[in-house]
This record gives sequence, structure tokens and C-alpha cells, in this order.
Amino acid sequence: MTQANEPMTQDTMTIREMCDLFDVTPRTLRFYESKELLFPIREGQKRLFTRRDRARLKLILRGKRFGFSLEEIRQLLDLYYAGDQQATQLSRTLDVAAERLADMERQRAELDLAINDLKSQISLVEDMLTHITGHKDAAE
Amino acid sequence: MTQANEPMTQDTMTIREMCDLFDVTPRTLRFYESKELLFPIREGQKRLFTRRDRARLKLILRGKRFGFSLEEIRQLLDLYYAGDQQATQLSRTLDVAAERLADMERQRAELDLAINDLKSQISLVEDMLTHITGHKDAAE
DNA sequence: AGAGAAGCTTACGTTGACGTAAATGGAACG
DNA sequence: CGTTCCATTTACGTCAACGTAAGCTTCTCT
Repeated sequence: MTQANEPMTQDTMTIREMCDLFDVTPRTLRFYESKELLFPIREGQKRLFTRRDRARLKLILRGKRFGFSLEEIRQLLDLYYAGDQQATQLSRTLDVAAERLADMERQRAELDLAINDLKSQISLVEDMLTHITGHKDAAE
Repeated sequence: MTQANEPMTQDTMTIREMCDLFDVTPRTLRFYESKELLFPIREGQKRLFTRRDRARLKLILRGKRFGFSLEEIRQLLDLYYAGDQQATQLSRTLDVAAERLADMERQRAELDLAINDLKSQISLVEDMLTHITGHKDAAE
């Protein structure tokens, strides 16, 4: 095992390194820890983030881009990291995940609708524009 | 006396009728007015919502389902109701809409990824479950 | 006339996801 | 040795999108 504390294989990262890597603030990482989304280990006072934390943070940030709440994300993370859970817990988590999946597919359907609507509106307005400007091309 | 109101063409609605029709609260409608998303006319003190307001509210609620902010929705509404705008305004609005569209398509792509990820995670955990429970079917 | 019901305005409260400031402490540098 | 730089904790501030309560008018029904 290469668990050397020395910098050869740097398995853990400081808060600053994390911030630079993921483009978040220290506040955000501490906040996520307080909400039990991350579990950095401590070296004295200071936090050290493991690759596990990095994997989780990656998923957290992706979840956020869809508008999932941190609480919802926490549940998804539980799913991802549920290797040693009990079967009953697991199947309950599966239910949560299935619901989430249904939500996401609904959302995708609506998103598709909205995309098409927006597209047609855009071309509609483009037509108006060419007409207004004396049916010449309206590009600058 | 049951008021037949004014003409037989009742194309304005009271705040309560609006609330019932769209399942929102009065507070919400007043709030949207204060944010210039709706423009009900006034009969004395009271608000009267036109079909234009109803069309806008419909779009507002749809936009909200995607997680658009009210401010973003306001911009989209400007697009929808830009019939009498200037060409320059219109083309600037088109830019906004094009950006939004790009956002939505990015979001759609990510959502697709996430859906697939989640699906595979789910079946993965399902397999774990059947294994844990002694490779019998793990109903309930 | 009195009691509701419905609407209005004003304004403070709430939740989620952090921002930001203040006070503190160890480490590195010149 | 003092200064600067990170990091930490504690705690109040913020923004969006309303909720909710207080207090006032106005209409309607009995």
C-alpha cells in the first residue's frame, strides 16, 4: 500500500486544491460537509479530501446542474455508495431512485417540448424580422 | 342578484377565478404583477385579468416547470409578445432566445447522460440485491 | 345594521444554498 | 520577531419566490 504521507502519490487534497480543481469556494465545501455530502478526513484541524470526496463532489455538481436539491443529491449519492448497506435499505433506496428516474424522464419530455416551442418561436420571429426590414436579410 | 356582469363576452377574470383555473394563490398573481409578468387592468381597486394575462400565465407556469427563473421567463415572454417591437430589439431578443435554446439543449444532453447513468446504477444495485438475498427474487 | 367574504396594501417571515465578515491559530518567510 | 498567508469556527447577510399575518375597504346576504 502506498499510503505514504509524503507527496509522491497524493491521495488527499487540501481545501484549496479542491477549490481550484472544481471551481468552488471553501465555503461550499465546508457547507457540503456540514450537510453530510462530503466526508473529508482531518489532519489536526485541516480538512483533507480523498478521491472518494472528489468522486462525490463531481456527482454533486452534476446533480446541481439539473436543479436537484442538495438533499435529493444526497439520496442519489447514497445509492451510488450503497455497497455495504442492508438489503431493506437498498430496496428502499431503489424506490427513491426509480421515482427520480421517472421525474427525470418526465422532465426530459417537457424539455423536448420546450425546445421545439422555442425553436418555432425563434424562426417565427426571424420571419417577422426579415419582413419588417423590408424582406431583405436582417443579419448585421 | 346573479350578476351577468357586463357583456356576454366575459373575457376578463377576477383574481379568484384565475386562482381556481390555474391553481395558484392570489399572492402569486399579485407577485407576478409586481414583477411585470402580468398586467391585469383595474376596475376600481380590483384586478381584472385578460386573456392575454391568461396566455402569459400559462407560459409562466410552463417555464417554471423547467426551473427557469421568473426573470428568464420575463425575457421569454417578451419574445412571445414582441409583435410591435423594433427590429433591433427583436434581434437582440432573438440572441437571448438562441442562448436559452443552447442551454436547454446542453441540459437535455446532460439529462440523457444522467438518466442512463441512473438506469445502470439501478440495475447494478438490483443485481446486488438479488445476490445478497441469496439469489432469490427480492420482491418487496 | 351587522357579519362575512373577497379584495387590497404593507410588511415581515421562510427556505435553500451559499456569501461574507470577524476572530483565531498555526506555518513560512525575510 | 513581526507580517503575511491559509485554514478554521461562528454567525449574520442575501436572493428568489412566494407565505402569512395585520389592518382597511367594499359588497352582499340576512
